[in-house]
Amino acid sequence: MAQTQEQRRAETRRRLLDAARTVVAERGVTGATVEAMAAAADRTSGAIYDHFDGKDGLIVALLDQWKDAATAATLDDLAHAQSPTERLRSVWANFAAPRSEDGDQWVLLEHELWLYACRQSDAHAAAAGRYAEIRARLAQGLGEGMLGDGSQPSPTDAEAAATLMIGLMVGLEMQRRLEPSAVPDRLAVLGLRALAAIEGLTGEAP
Amino acid sequence: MAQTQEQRRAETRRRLLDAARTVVAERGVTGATVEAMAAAADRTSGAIYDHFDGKDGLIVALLDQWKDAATAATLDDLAHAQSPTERLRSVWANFAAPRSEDGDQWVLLEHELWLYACRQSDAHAAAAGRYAEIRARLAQGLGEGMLGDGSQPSPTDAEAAATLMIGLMVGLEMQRRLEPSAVPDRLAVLGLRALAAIEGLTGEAP
DNA sequence: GTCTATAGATTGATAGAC
DNA sequence: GTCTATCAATCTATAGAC
Repeated sequence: MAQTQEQRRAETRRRLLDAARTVVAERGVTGATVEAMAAAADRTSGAIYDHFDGKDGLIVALLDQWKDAATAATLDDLAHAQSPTERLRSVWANFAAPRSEDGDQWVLLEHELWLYACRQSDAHAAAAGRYAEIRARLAQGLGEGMLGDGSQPSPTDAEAAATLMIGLMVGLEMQRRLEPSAVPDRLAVLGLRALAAIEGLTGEAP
Repeated sequence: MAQTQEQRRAETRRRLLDAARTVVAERGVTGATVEAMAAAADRTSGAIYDHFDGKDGLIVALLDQWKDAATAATLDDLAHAQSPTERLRSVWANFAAPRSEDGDQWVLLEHELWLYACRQSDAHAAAAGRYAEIRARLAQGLGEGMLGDGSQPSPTDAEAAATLMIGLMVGLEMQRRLEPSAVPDRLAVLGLRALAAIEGLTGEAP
């Protein structure tokens, strides 16, 4: 079955993004050469200039994709869980290993793109948006009482608690990468539970 | 006042490390060229090869320095604080901005070196050691009841709580870099307090 | 112990064939 | 729309002057 030009173009774009994800995770943004990324996609460097107008364009596209992926992944199979603790376990599992194909490389990609966004002002918004997105999703779950102890926090409290939970997950993943035994899944879930249950986050100073 | 050869050598080494810290934070490990780092230290590339046997040697030395610095910085002015909350505020302040001269660049350096350590097996131990060191320090504070609500957690519980607290601080710093208003100091301290007060971390599963 | 000069290898990007 | 060929710039690392 022959492909149309449009299909082939779409496939090349997809392949380039997939390849870039892998190569950047392996060698870092600066270390990932145009040629290496093209080769990993079974294309040559010219394709990257045609589709993304060069290396920076490809990285920015990767960053956008990474931002959009956050939306889908955060609370995916949350509906299937029963208890709040069960749901927190699911949140952590989704965050700690969103997809098995990437193995443990996604963490490296996360930090590579974060660093890139910190330095490139035109990429800043996408990265900030990613975290804001996850935060909003998590806050929604907290607001509905799905993740906490049943009480209904105010919207601002839910946002604040979500910020803490995301922070905890990111930081635990970093430590786990260097020393897996230091961060068992159970510890992460207990930490999340404690943060989800905090009250008076946005009240007056203690 | 003339310097001895030894003094001059020591100064060059210090200058190279300082310069490397700045340049790596700015451009990343891969993006930091030997020449740029030498120039920032008012030396030329030859000095780096003499002192550190090349770029990788300099990065590893930087990583060791970074590891050792953790020991000193974590609980520095902790003794001066009064209440546990006051002490947590101090821990967060120390972690969030260990020294003002570095400005906000130290966070970038932290993640650059973490990524480097994840990829280079010979640097892995130093990075893991850094976090283990901070963890132990924090756990000690928790064990002595300085940071919690006064109760004395078991040593394993204290270690576990310290892991959570470090994770939270690292993850909050990442979010704050992209969106400062999302992570006020007060929120961080409240999160730390909640984690410091967790009980039964190493008991049986819930 | 540090510098200049330079070798040798790679890089991002472009031009033109197909 | 993708590939081959290639340029100019840049990088690490070395050799030798001082």
